[in-house]
Amino acid sequence: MTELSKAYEPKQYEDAIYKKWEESGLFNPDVCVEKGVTEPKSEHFSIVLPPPNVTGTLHMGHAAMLAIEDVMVRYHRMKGDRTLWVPGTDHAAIATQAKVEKLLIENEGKTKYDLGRPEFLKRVEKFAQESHDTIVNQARKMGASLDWSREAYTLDEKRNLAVRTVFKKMYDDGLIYRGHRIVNWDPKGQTVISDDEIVYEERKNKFYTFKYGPFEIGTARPETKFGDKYVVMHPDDKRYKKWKHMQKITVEWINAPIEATVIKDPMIDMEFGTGVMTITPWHSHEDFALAEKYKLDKEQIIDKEGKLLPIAQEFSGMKITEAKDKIVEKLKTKGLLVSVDENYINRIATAERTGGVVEPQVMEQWFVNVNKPVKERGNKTLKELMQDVVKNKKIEIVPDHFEKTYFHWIDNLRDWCISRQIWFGHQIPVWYKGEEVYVGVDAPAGDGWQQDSDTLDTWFSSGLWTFSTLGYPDLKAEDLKNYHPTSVMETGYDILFFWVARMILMTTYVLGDVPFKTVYLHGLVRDEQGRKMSKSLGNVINPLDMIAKYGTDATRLSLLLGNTPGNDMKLSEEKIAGFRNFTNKLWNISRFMLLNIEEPKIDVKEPKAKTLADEWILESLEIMKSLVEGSIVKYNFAIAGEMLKEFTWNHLADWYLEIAKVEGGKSEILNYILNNILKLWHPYMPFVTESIWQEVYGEGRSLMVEKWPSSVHSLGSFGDERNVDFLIVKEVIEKIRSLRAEYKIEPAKKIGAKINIGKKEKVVKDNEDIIKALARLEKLEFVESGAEIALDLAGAVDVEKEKPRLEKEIAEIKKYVTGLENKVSNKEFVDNAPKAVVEKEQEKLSEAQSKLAKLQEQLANLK
RNA sequence: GGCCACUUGGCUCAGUUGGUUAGAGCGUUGCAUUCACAUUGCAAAGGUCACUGGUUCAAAUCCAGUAGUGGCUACCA
Repeated sequence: MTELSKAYEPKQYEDAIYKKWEESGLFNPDVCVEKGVTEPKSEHFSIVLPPPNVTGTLHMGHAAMLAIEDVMVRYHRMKGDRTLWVPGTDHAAIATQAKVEKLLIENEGKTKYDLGRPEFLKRVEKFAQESHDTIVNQARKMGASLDWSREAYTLDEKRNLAVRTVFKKMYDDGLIYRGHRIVNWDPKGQTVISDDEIVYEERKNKFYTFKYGPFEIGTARPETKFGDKYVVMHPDDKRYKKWKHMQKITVEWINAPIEATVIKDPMIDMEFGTGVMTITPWHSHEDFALAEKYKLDKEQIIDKEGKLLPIAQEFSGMKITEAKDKIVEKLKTKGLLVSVDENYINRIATAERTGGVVEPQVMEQWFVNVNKPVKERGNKTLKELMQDVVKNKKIEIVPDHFEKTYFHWIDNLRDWCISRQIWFGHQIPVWYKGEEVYVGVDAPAGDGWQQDSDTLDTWFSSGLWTFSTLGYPDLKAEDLKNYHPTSVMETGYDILFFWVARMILMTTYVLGDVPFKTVYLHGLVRDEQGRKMSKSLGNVINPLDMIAKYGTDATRLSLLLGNTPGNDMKLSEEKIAGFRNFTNKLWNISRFMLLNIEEPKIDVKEPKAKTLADEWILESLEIMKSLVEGSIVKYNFAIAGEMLKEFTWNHLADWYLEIAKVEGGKSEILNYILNNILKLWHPYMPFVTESIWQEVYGEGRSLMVEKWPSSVHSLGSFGDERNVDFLIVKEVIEKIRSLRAEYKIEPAKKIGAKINIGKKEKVVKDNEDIIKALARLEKLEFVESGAEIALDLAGAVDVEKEKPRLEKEIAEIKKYVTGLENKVSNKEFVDNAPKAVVEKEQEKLSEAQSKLAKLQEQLANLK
């Protein structure tokens, strides 16, 4: 029999174990069937990994994601399900391109234009490849049991085919259209971005009031005001009653008098400013909407670089930032400036990836129409399809309050602009020749066709992820049939809109099915002060560092326990260190058990209990098993882990193993318990459990594919009488230990004790040896009067110390008894509460009363 | 402005459908080290469950309101 080393050294085992798992092929469900560890007809369980961006390395958030998903996957695999977890990475178009552009400037002082499109793309691909390699290595370090044979990339050929196929389908269905619409232009990134890629920043801004003919108008953006020839007010505003809708007036303005048109529309807030504003349809979403409504002219004022166009005359060519003050100055000189509010705070739209200030522009772009009925899908619009599957519970969101957020987002959803003016990404599958436009999966035949130079929003390809990874567009693909819809989508709540919603949109439309049955949303991993982890704050905890220092299992536990669905969690190195201690504890528990197991065996049935302690531990194990499994299937991974930990550390290590030292002869029970806890812990701590398993049971069988030990009892079928008996033994020991500590008796010193336990005397007598050993007694006497438990001390009890201690205890219990007496004598309580509750209360009262009597007797004896 | 979540001992959090004297870990205090583990064990101190009101025999738990914190969202130019 091999003996385990004194402390667990993760480094000695982890890489080798992972390599073995991977080489065995058992991460692949097909291999599991081939090798007979999974029945071919068993249920399918599938997760598609949210693909990390190839912009760098994995952070703790990714680590948490991998840990949570791996728990589910390993549980289901052991459960016997055909379990598939598909890995992959995301090209993250804008983010990756922006990162490479930044590096190019920093390292070589060059822009992408210096390199040209083909050369620049080579650089991006090289960078993406390196990031990819780092990421998959990190995922392996985390112990993630991903089926690498199915690895995918959002920009590889298969995914590109899926993208082109879906684009064509949507175009044919009239869901994708090209049009001049107002979009979010990022002058810094030189591309259009979607509404979701905007980050709003609150900034202090000057708010001006200008004279505009007979009106006073307010604005924070005088630089856009050149073309303002519409003045808008609320139709019910009495102050402006005399002006009629569409009435024309001539007003003096920045460069010359202009003919302005009065528009009356209820969108105007009468309370704000003067209740009058002018509009700039080309550079404001709201103004654009108004202009569409009344068929107003739209004029471009600002170009794509953020410079003023010739319409600004003397300001033409100036950056809007520098022109602003000059324009105000000019209006002031002309006597048109009324007032300036210096403390106005407004929200500036900035591009998430580049930080550029977004300038709305009217441009010709490609859009997905979210409000057009789709014939093939019962004339439902994409919006309706997205709403329906969540409303009718085909998709369950955990935690469920995110459903509200989801619906709210859909309600406010506008057509989705999918074209981007960046180089890295899926090129739009559209070709032009003169006036002709061709949309197809493949390029059109013949010469002279030019492909659209734009690329697709990265979320277009991510939206297909659950099915593009499983064989689409081949609708007969085995994987698509077997593993779609996927069982669970586990991801961060911060990408509910970006991604989860878009997968639902794409899948309900393309396949007429849901992409997943359950969405489990995790929170963000923050530092110990609750701040986001960021390089600039220097508070980033790197998963690889923690793995090197404390081991993967400890790192995983720190991310799994104390982490509840939808809530952010705080992580500190101390927490990880704490779980390293537990990992080592499990190791040492196994080490001790191994020393007491005659012949380690797998596939053992529950052994017969010989003593009360045996019964107690076996029953505790069963109860724990059924609670743990119940929690896992309900996505309460933290609770399941905590119950396991409680059992392992408190029940097993602190009590049962100590008792085993006294009672002896526990080989079979220990073997059975070890078998069980290694399996139960495996999804949480795959490395240490597999290491122990192979040390103990040999290397022939991998714990990873052992059968999950479900409880043979259903919950609630446990009789608790014997369990309670053991708790009495435990209480006696605890009480004696407590008294010893209070009397400051040396721990090693053996003393005598007297016990007055009434009808439970037999239980205590049967377990006398245990009590003597664990409480360090040389003699235990049973008496019929006096204190419940009293210690024989060498000298007399120190009355001075003992009296106040007893008095305090009596006072406390008196309070408790009084409370119970009031409760039990309360007629309303007795009448209304369930019988069982009333009986329980009465029982508690009589117990407390007898305890009180004993204490009082003890106090009297002292005097 | 709207919506959502959160508020429990010094810190991090449990507390499942209302029913023992509200639990755990870390930290703190005291004691212990040839016996699986000091990456340990034993014992202890520490909480008016944010506040106010309501429902109920019974509220940390349900309802309403208030305050604070965090987040999402919106067309106040």
